[in-house]
Amino acid sequence: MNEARPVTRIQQKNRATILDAALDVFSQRGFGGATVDQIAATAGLSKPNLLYYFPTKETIYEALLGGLLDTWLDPLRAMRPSGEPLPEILAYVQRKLEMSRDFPRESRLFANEIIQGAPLIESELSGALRSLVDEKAEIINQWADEGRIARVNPHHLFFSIWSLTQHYADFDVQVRAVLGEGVDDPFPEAEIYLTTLFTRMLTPS
Amino acid sequence: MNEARPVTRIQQKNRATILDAALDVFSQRGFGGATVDQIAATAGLSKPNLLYYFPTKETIYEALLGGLLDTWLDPLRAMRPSGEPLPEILAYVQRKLEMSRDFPRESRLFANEIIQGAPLIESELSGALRSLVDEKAEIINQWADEGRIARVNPHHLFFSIWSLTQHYADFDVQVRAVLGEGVDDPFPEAEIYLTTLFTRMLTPS
DNA sequence: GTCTATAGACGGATAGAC
DNA sequence: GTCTATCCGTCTATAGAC
Repeated sequence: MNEARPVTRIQQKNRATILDAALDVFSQRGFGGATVDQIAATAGLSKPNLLYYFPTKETIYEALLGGLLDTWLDPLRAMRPSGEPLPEILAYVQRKLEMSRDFPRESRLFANEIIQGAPLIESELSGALRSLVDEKAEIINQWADEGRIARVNPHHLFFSIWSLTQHYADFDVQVRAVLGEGVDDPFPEAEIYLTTLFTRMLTPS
Repeated sequence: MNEARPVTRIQQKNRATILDAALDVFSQRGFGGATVDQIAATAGLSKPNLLYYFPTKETIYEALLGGLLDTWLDPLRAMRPSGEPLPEILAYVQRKLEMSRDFPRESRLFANEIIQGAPLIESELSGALRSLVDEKAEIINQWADEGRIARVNPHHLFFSIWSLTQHYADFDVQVRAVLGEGVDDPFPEAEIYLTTLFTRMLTPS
């Protein structure tokens, strides 16, 4: 019964512009602190026009968050039991750090959602996330069994990787304030530090 | 000219109740996402009565944040050059972890403020915080010079301590979701993991 | 000190012209 | 598809009775 409603180029472009603007605003003020007006202004659209593309403020937020966890976990999925243990883990750390450098707004959006109790994604956290982490934790334990890395609590190992890498996106302001004017890009230093940290943590004694 | 206006017991109690309620709300929703109504309801007061004690929403927020950074840094101030290097640092890690366990709301309030660009405390970050960290970084470098700990980037060492310990407060929901029902208190595990991590990072090779 | 009532601004969302 | 105008609910904050 429905006519074909092809998504025009202008529609796609506007939706993308809106989502980018919304990422700006939501990642900095959280869901409740953001206003549709701010998003519309950032996107260069009128408020009613924005609401023509996304019927409600919540729709925009959900569109951003949906799939973000998935993207966020891609580097972890890439960790293979067949590889060399330490390089596999260090590569994971590095990819996560690159994501913090290249997608800091996504990281902050996620942080905001978790800090506020993850009302929208808690089921995914205890579902898909937990399964994936349990699976990869098994690999860590296996490697420890084989004596190829030091034995560590695998879940807390992952917590520490997430925490340390995302810190450089989420707490960017503080990092730059503490390092001062002399350092205009903290990431090279961070990469060296984190590589050292996890190498010392995981090298068998 | 002014009469003495003694702060009555009931005033003190109400102010404390309000600040506690505000900490609940602000730490979970951020400044913009919080409403005075929610704070008043949590405190068990009417909105106008709450505004009798604090004239504006901002006043409450500032009262909470003011001094929080100071309290947060007390454990770092306690780090003494005269002590044994590794135990001094591990004691700092432990105190920070205890603060995350005992004052998670304060940690989240702080995290919210930083993520949102630290509009209220950026000057303190690049002032008092930076000075203190620079001073303590010198101690770390000194210890490394003397061969008593491994050489590490001292600023990033502090970043990693903050990041790892505060993670257990700020990302509590995620930590619990990943660990599952079997673990009802992540902190004992966290303490063991972090002690191991920093011991391996800092023990001279 | 605490309340009810309400002012006045701003929020999300809609109507309807073009 | 995009706009102006506007509805209506909620927000911060105040007035004024008790």
